[in-house]
Amino acid sequence: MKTKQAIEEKKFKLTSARKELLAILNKAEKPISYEDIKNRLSMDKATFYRNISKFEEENIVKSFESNDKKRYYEVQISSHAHFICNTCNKIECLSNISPIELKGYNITDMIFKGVCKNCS
Amino acid sequence: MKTKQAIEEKKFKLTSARKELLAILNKAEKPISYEDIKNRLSMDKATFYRNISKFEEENIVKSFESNDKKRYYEVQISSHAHFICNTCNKIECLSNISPIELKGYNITDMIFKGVCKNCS
DNA sequence: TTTTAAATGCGACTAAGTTGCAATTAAGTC
DNA sequence: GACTTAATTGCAACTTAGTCGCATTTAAAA
Repeated sequence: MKTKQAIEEKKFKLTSARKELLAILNKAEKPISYEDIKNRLSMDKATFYRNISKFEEENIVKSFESNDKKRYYEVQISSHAHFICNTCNKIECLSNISPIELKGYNITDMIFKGVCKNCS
Repeated sequence: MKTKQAIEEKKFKLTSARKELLAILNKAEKPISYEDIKNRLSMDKATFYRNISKFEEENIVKSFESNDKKRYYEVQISSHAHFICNTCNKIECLSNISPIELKGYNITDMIFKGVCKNCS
Protein backbone atom coordinates (compact mmCIF):
# COMPACT_ATOMS: atom_id res chain seq x y z
CA MET A 1 0.00 0.00 0.00
CA LYS A 2 1.25 3.43 -0.97
CA THR A 3 0.47 4.93 2.42
CA LYS A 4 2.75 2.59 4.35
CA GLN A 5 5.42 2.97 1.72
CA ALA A 6 5.31 6.78 1.94
CA ILE A 7 5.54 6.67 5.72
CA GLU A 8 8.43 4.23 5.61
CA GLU A 9 10.24 6.49 3.19
CA LYS A 10 9.78 9.24 5.80
CA LYS A 11 7.78 11.39 3.48
CA PHE A 12 5.53 12.38 6.34
CA LYS A 13 4.54 11.74 9.94
CA LEU A 14 1.56 9.56 10.68
CA THR A 15 -0.40 11.93 12.90
CA SER A 16 -3.84 11.19 14.33
CA ALA A 17 -5.41 13.60 11.86
CA ARG A 18 -3.85 11.70 8.98
CA LYS A 19 -4.92 8.32 10.35
CA GLU A 20 -8.46 9.61 10.68
CA LEU A 21 -8.49 11.01 7.17
CA LEU A 22 -6.99 7.89 5.61
CA ALA A 23 -9.55 5.74 7.42
CA ILE A 24 -12.40 7.82 6.00
CA LEU A 25 -10.91 7.80 2.52
CA ASN A 26 -10.37 4.05 2.59
CA LYS A 27 -13.95 3.40 3.68
CA ALA A 28 -15.46 5.73 1.08
CA GLU A 29 -17.09 4.07 -1.92
CA LYS A 30 -17.07 7.17 -4.04
CA PRO A 31 -15.13 10.43 -4.21
CA ILE A 32 -15.77 12.75 -1.29
CA SER A 33 -15.50 16.49 -0.77
CA TYR A 34 -14.55 18.32 2.41
CA GLU A 35 -18.19 19.28 2.79
CA ASP A 36 -19.23 15.62 2.64
CA ILE A 37 -17.20 14.60 5.66
CA LYS A 38 -16.60 17.73 7.68
CA ASN A 39 -19.01 16.68 10.42
CA ARG A 40 -17.10 13.45 10.89
CA LEU A 41 -13.71 15.14 10.96
CA SER A 42 -12.06 16.21 14.18
CA MET A 43 -9.42 18.20 12.32
CA ASP A 44 -9.60 21.76 11.08
CA LYS A 45 -10.47 22.64 7.48
CA ALA A 46 -6.92 23.84 6.85
CA THR A 47 -5.52 20.58 8.14
CA PHE A 48 -7.86 18.60 5.93
CA TYR A 49 -6.78 20.49 2.81
CA ARG A 50 -3.09 20.43 3.68
CA ASN A 51 -3.16 16.70 4.31
CA ILE A 52 -5.19 15.84 1.27
CA SER A 53 -2.71 17.80 -0.86
CA LYS A 54 0.12 15.94 0.76
CA PHE A 55 -1.60 12.65 -0.07
CA GLU A 56 -2.02 13.77 -3.65
CA GLU A 57 1.66 14.66 -3.92
CA GLU A 58 2.50 11.16 -2.74
CA ASN A 59 -0.01 9.63 -5.19
CA ILE A 60 -2.10 8.18 -2.41
CA VAL A 61 -5.11 10.25 -3.39
CA LYS A 62 -6.56 11.58 -6.65
CA SER A 63 -9.01 14.41 -7.08
CA PHE A 64 -11.14 16.27 -9.58
CA GLU A 65 -13.57 19.14 -9.66
CA SER A 66 -17.21 18.41 -10.10
CA ASN A 67 -20.07 20.59 -11.29
CA ASP A 68 -20.71 22.08 -7.90
CA LYS A 69 -17.47 24.05 -7.44
CA LYS A 70 -16.19 21.44 -5.04
CA ARG A 71 -13.17 19.21 -5.30
CA TYR A 72 -13.68 15.48 -4.76
CA TYR A 73 -11.02 13.12 -3.44
CA GLU A 74 -10.58 9.38 -3.52
CA VAL A 75 -7.90 6.83 -2.72
CA GLN A 76 -5.86 5.91 -5.73
CA ILE A 77 -6.21 2.15 -5.76
CA SER A 78 -8.10 1.18 -8.89
CA SER A 79 -8.07 3.53 -11.84
CA HIS A 80 -11.63 4.05 -13.06
CA ALA A 81 -13.81 6.58 -14.81
CA HIS A 82 -16.48 8.70 -13.13
CA PHE A 83 -19.99 9.71 -13.99
CA ILE A 84 -21.39 13.06 -12.81
CA CYS A 85 -25.11 13.77 -12.96
CA ASN A 86 -25.85 17.18 -14.46
CA THR A 87 -29.06 17.40 -12.48
CA CYS A 88 -28.36 16.20 -8.95
CA ASN A 89 -24.53 16.37 -9.10
CA LYS A 90 -24.24 12.82 -7.79
CA ILE A 91 -20.94 11.12 -8.60
CA GLU A 92 -20.67 7.45 -9.49
CA CYS A 93 -17.62 5.31 -10.16
CA LEU A 94 -17.66 3.44 -13.45
CA SER A 95 -15.61 0.29 -13.22
CA ASN A 96 -16.40 -1.28 -16.58
CA ILE A 97 -15.02 1.33 -18.91
CA SER A 98 -11.92 0.44 -20.83
CA PRO A 99 -9.35 3.21 -21.22
CA ILE A 100 -9.47 5.26 -24.40
CA GLU A 101 -6.49 5.41 -26.71
CA LEU A 102 -5.75 8.74 -28.30
CA LYS A 103 -2.46 9.19 -30.02
CA GLY A 104 -0.35 12.05 -28.76
CA TYR A 105 -2.22 12.05 -25.47
CA ASN A 106 -1.51 10.19 -22.30
CA ILE A 107 -4.97 9.95 -20.81
CA THR A 108 -5.10 9.26 -17.09
CA ASP A 109 -8.70 10.12 -16.20
CA MET A 110 -12.13 10.08 -17.78
CA ILE A 111 -15.22 11.91 -16.63
CA PHE A 112 -18.62 11.36 -18.18
CA LYS A 113 -21.54 13.66 -17.64
CA GLY A 114 -25.19 13.23 -18.25
CA VAL A 115 -28.37 12.49 -16.33
CA CYS A 116 -28.41 9.67 -13.81
CA LYS A 117 -31.06 6.98 -13.49
CA ASN A 118 -32.86 8.75 -10.64
CA CYS A 119 -33.04 12.08 -12.44
CA SER A 120 -34.10 10.90 -15.88
CA MET B 1 -29.08 29.10 -35.07
CA LYS B 2 -30.34 28.77 -31.55
CA THR B 3 -29.59 32.38 -30.69
CA LYS B 4 -31.88 33.85 -33.34
CA GLN B 5 -34.52 31.32 -32.50
CA ALA B 6 -34.43 32.21 -28.81
CA ILE B 7 -34.67 35.91 -29.59
CA GLU B 8 -37.56 35.35 -31.95
CA GLU B 9 -39.35 33.39 -29.30
CA LYS B 10 -38.93 36.44 -27.07
CA LYS B 11 -36.91 34.56 -24.55
CA PHE B 12 -34.65 37.57 -24.09
CA LYS B 13 -33.66 41.00 -25.38
CA LEU B 14 -30.69 41.32 -27.67
CA THR B 15 -28.74 43.94 -25.75
CA SER B 16 -25.32 45.23 -26.74
CA ALA B 17 -23.72 43.26 -23.92
CA ARG B 18 -25.27 40.08 -25.26
CA LYS B 19 -24.21 40.82 -28.82
CA GLU B 20 -20.67 41.37 -27.62
CA LEU B 21 -20.63 38.19 -25.59
CA LEU B 22 -22.12 36.08 -28.38
CA ALA B 23 -19.55 37.47 -30.82
CA ILE B 24 -16.70 36.47 -28.51
CA LEU B 25 -18.18 33.03 -27.89
CA ASN B 26 -18.72 32.41 -31.58
CA LYS B 27 -15.15 33.37 -32.42
CA ALA B 28 -13.62 31.24 -29.64
CA GLU B 29 -11.97 28.01 -30.70
CA LYS B 30 -12.00 26.49 -27.28
CA PRO B 31 -13.96 26.90 -24.06
CA ILE B 32 -13.34 30.21 -22.29
CA SER B 33 -13.62 31.40 -18.71
CA TYR B 34 -14.60 34.86 -17.51
CA GLU B 35 -10.96 35.42 -16.62
CA ASP B 36 -9.90 34.61 -20.18
CA ILE B 37 -11.94 37.39 -21.74
CA LYS B 38 -12.54 39.96 -19.04
CA ASN B 39 -10.15 42.45 -20.59
CA ARG B 40 -12.04 42.31 -23.85
CA LEU B 41 -15.43 42.69 -22.20
CA SER B 42 -17.11 46.03 -21.75
CA MET B 43 -19.73 44.57 -19.45
CA ASP B 44 -19.59 44.01 -15.75
CA LYS B 45 -18.70 40.65 -14.21
CA ALA B 46 -22.24 40.23 -12.90
CA THR B 47 -23.65 40.88 -16.35
CA PHE B 48 -21.30 38.36 -17.89
CA TYR B 49 -22.35 35.64 -15.47
CA ARG B 50 -26.05 36.47 -15.71
CA ASN B 51 -25.95 36.40 -19.48
CA ILE B 52 -23.92 33.26 -19.78
CA SER B 53 -26.39 31.51 -17.45
CA LYS B 54 -29.24 32.76 -19.58
CA PHE B 55 -27.50 31.35 -22.66
CA GLU B 56 -27.09 28.04 -20.91
CA GLU B 57 -30.76 27.91 -19.99
CA GLU B 58 -31.59 28.44 -23.66
CA ASN B 59 -29.08 25.77 -24.70
CA ILE B 60 -26.98 28.24 -26.64
CA VAL B 61 -23.96 27.65 -24.42
CA LYS B 62 -22.55 24.71 -22.50
CA SER B 63 -20.09 24.79 -19.63
CA PHE B 64 -17.96 22.69 -17.33
CA GLU B 65 -15.55 23.15 -14.48
CA SER B 66 -11.90 22.59 -15.10
CA ASN B 67 -9.04 21.81 -12.75
CA ASP B 68 -8.42 25.44 -11.91
CA LYS B 69 -11.69 26.17 -10.09
CA LYS B 70 -12.95 28.11 -13.08
CA ARG B 71 -15.98 27.45 -15.22
CA TYR B 72 -15.44 27.28 -18.99
CA TYR B 73 -18.08 28.15 -21.56
CA GLU B 74 -18.50 27.38 -25.21
CA VAL B 75 -21.17 27.69 -27.88
CA GLN B 76 -23.19 24.54 -28.23
CA ILE B 77 -22.85 23.83 -31.92
CA SER B 78 -20.95 20.60 -32.28
CA SER B 79 -20.99 18.12 -29.45
CA HIS B 80 -17.44 17.04 -28.70
CA ALA B 81 -15.25 15.78 -25.89
CA HIS B 82 -12.59 17.82 -24.09
CA PHE B 83 -9.08 17.18 -22.93
CA ILE B 84 -7.69 18.95 -19.86
CA CYS B 85 -3.98 18.95 -19.12
CA ASN B 86 -3.25 18.11 -15.49
CA THR B 87 -0.02 20.10 -15.63
CA CYS B 88 -0.74 23.35 -17.46
CA ASN B 89 -4.57 23.22 -17.27
CA LYS B 90 -4.87 23.85 -21.00
CA ILE B 91 -8.15 22.74 -22.52
CA GLU B 92 -8.42 21.18 -25.98
CA CYS B 93 -11.45 20.14 -27.96
CA LEU B 94 -11.39 16.56 -29.20
CA SER B 95 -13.43 16.17 -32.34
CA ASN B 96 -12.62 12.59 -33.26
CA ILE B 97 -13.98 10.77 -30.27
CA SER B 98 -17.09 8.72 -30.80
CA PRO B 99 -19.65 8.84 -28.00
CA ILE B 100 -19.51 6.09 -25.43
CA GLU B 101 -22.49 3.84 -24.87
CA LEU B 102 -23.25 2.86 -21.32
CA LYS B 103 -26.54 1.24 -20.56
CA GLY B 104 -28.67 2.99 -18.00
CA TYR B 105 -26.82 6.24 -18.59
CA ASN B 106 -27.54 9.03 -20.98
CA ILE B 107 -24.09 10.49 -21.49
CA THR B 108 -23.96 14.02 -22.85
CA ASP B 109 -20.37 15.04 -22.18
CA MET B 110 -16.95 13.50 -21.90
CA ILE B 111 -13.85 14.97 -20.30
CA PHE B 112 -10.45 13.34 -20.55
CA LYS B 113 -7.53 14.30 -18.37
CA GLY B 114 -3.85 13.65 -18.69
CA VAL B 115 -0.71 15.41 -19.75
CA CYS B 116 -0.65 17.37 -22.99
CA LYS B 117 2.02 17.21 -25.68
CA ASN B 118 3.78 20.33 -24.46
CA CYS B 119 3.97 19.19 -20.88
CA SER B 120 5.05 15.59 -21.40
C1' DT C 1 -42.69 59.04 -28.27
C1' DT C 2 -44.14 56.75 -24.54
C1' DT C 3 -44.25 52.80 -21.65
C1' DT C 4 -42.53 49.08 -19.08
C1' DA C 5 -40.49 44.75 -18.17
C1' DA C 6 -36.03 43.16 -18.79
C1' DA C 7 -31.23 44.11 -18.32
C1' DT C 8 -27.28 46.59 -16.42
C1' DG C 9 -23.55 48.39 -13.14
C1' DC C 10 -22.11 48.75 -8.75
C1' DG C 11 -20.97 47.21 -4.36
C1' DA C 12 -21.66 43.99 -0.98
C1' DC C 13 -21.78 39.25 -0.23
C1' DT C 14 -20.92 33.90 -0.27
C1' DA C 15 -18.40 29.75 -0.14
C1' DA C 16 -14.40 26.78 -1.26
C1' DG C 17 -10.04 26.68 -0.49
C1' DT C 18 -5.31 28.93 1.15
C1' DT C 19 -1.88 31.08 4.16
C1' DG C 20 0.84 33.02 8.20
C1' DC C 21 1.99 32.17 12.62
C1' DA C 22 2.28 30.67 17.32
C1' DA C 23 1.44 26.36 19.80
C1' DT C 24 1.61 21.28 19.63
C1' DT C 25 3.25 16.65 18.53
C1' DA C 26 5.49 12.51 16.21
C1' DA C 27 9.41 10.10 16.24
C1' DG C 28 14.36 9.73 16.40
C1' DT C 29 18.26 10.05 19.98
C1' DC C 30 20.12 9.60 24.40
C1' DG D 1 11.11 7.26 29.62
C1' DA D 2 12.77 12.21 28.96
C1' DC D 3 14.88 15.37 25.42
C1' DT D 4 15.10 17.55 20.98
C1' DT D 5 13.50 19.38 16.76
C1' DA D 6 11.36 19.61 12.41
C1' DA D 7 6.85 18.62 10.92
C1' DT D 8 2.10 19.38 11.86
C1' DT D 9 -1.88 21.62 13.78
C1' DG D 10 -5.66 25.15 14.90
C1' DC D 11 -7.07 29.53 14.40
C1' DA D 12 -8.11 33.64 12.12
C1' DA D 13 -7.45 36.30 8.33
C1' DC D 14 -7.28 36.14 3.50
C1' DT D 15 -8.16 35.03 -1.66
C1' DT D 16 -10.92 34.26 -5.57
C1' DA D 17 -14.80 32.73 -8.55
C1' DG D 18 -19.16 33.55 -8.75
C1' DT D 19 -23.89 35.57 -6.85
C1' DC D 20 -27.32 38.97 -5.30
C1' DG D 21 -30.01 43.29 -4.14
C1' DC D 22 -31.13 47.47 -5.78
C1' DA D 23 -31.33 51.82 -8.14
C1' DT D 24 -30.67 53.20 -12.97
C1' DT D 25 -30.83 52.31 -17.90
C1' DT D 26 -32.45 50.30 -22.23
C1' DA D 27 -34.72 47.31 -25.90
C1' DA D 28 -38.65 46.87 -28.13
C1' DA D 29 -43.73 46.78 -28.27
C1' DA D 30 -47.63 50.04 -28.35
